[in-house]
Amino acid sequence: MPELPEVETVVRDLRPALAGRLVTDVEHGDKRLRHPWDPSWGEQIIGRKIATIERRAKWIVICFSPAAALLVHLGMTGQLTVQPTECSLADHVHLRLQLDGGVDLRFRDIRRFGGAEFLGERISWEERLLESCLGPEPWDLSEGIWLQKIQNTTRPVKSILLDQKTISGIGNIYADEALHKAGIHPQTPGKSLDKTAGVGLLLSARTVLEEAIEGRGTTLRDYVGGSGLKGSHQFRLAVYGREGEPCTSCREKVRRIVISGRSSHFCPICQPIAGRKRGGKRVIP
DNA sequence: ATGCAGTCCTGTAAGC
DNA sequence: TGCTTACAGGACTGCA
Repeated sequence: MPELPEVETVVRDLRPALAGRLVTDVEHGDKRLRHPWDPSWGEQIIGRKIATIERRAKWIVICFSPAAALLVHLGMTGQLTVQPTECSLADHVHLRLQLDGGVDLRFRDIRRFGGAEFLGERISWEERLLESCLGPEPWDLSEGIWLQKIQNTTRPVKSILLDQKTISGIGNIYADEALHKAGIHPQTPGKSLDKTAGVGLLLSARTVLEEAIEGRGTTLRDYVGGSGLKGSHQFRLAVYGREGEPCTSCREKVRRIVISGRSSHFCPICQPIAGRKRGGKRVIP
C-alpha cells in the first residue's frame, strides 16, 4: 500500500527513465477508476513531452511540455512502471502512455482505488491539490501549527495522522510506526498530548518516513517501485503487521486494535495510554 | 463543525 | 476439493 516513501521511490525511479520523452499514443481501459477518464484526455496528452516528475504527499505529478500535468494516485495497489512497448500487457493495466524510444509508462491497479486525472492549461497541479485541501507534508508542517491542530481535538491521534488535510503522506503503516517510535498509544486523544509528546510525534513521523525512503519503501504485497523492484523496509517495521510478535524494543507482545475502521498495531509497554509517561524505551540488543 | 461509519474494489487466506 | 466469508485500506460521501 503506497504511502509517501513508496511514492517517492516510484518517482525517483521514473525520473531518469521518462524525462524528455515524447508521448506518441495513449490508451485507457474501460474500467472506472477513482477519477473517471475523460475520453478527450488521451488526444490532449499525445504530442507533449514529459518535462519533470514531481511528488506531493502520495500524489505523482507528471508534468508535460507544453504545460499540462497528469496527476496519478496509486491508491492501495497501484503500480506505475516503465516497460518496453513490446512487453505484453499484464492484467489490470488501465492506462498506457506510449513514448518515443520504444518504452511505455503503464498504470496498473488491481483494486482500482487509484486513478489518474489530466490537468490542462486551465489549472496547475499545485492549485488542484490545494483545492482538494491537501495538507502539508511532515517536513513542511511547523511544530506550532501541528500542536495547535492536535491539541484542538479529541480525535485519537492515530486518526489525526491519517487525515491528509491535517498532515499528508502518512498511511496506516507509517502512522503505527511513528506512534511506536514516539512512545504514544494510538488511541490517545489529540488534546491529551503535551508539547513534548506532540513535537516528538511529528519528529518521529519525519524520521520514520525518511528511513523508509532509504529502504525504497515497504513491500507487503503489491507495491513495486517505478523500475518494478520491491522495497525492503518491511524488514524494519517495529509494530505494523506484527500482532502477537515481540516488540523490537521491549519484547512485549505487539497488540492490534481497530481505530476508525483501521488496524492499529502498538506495544502496550512502550506506548502506554495517555497520561502515563515512561522514560526512554528499553532496548534489548 | 466535527467525527465516525459506510463505500468502493479484488486477491488472498482462513474456515467449514 | 470447493465454497463462503473476512480482511486489507486511501479517500471520499453521508449521516448523526
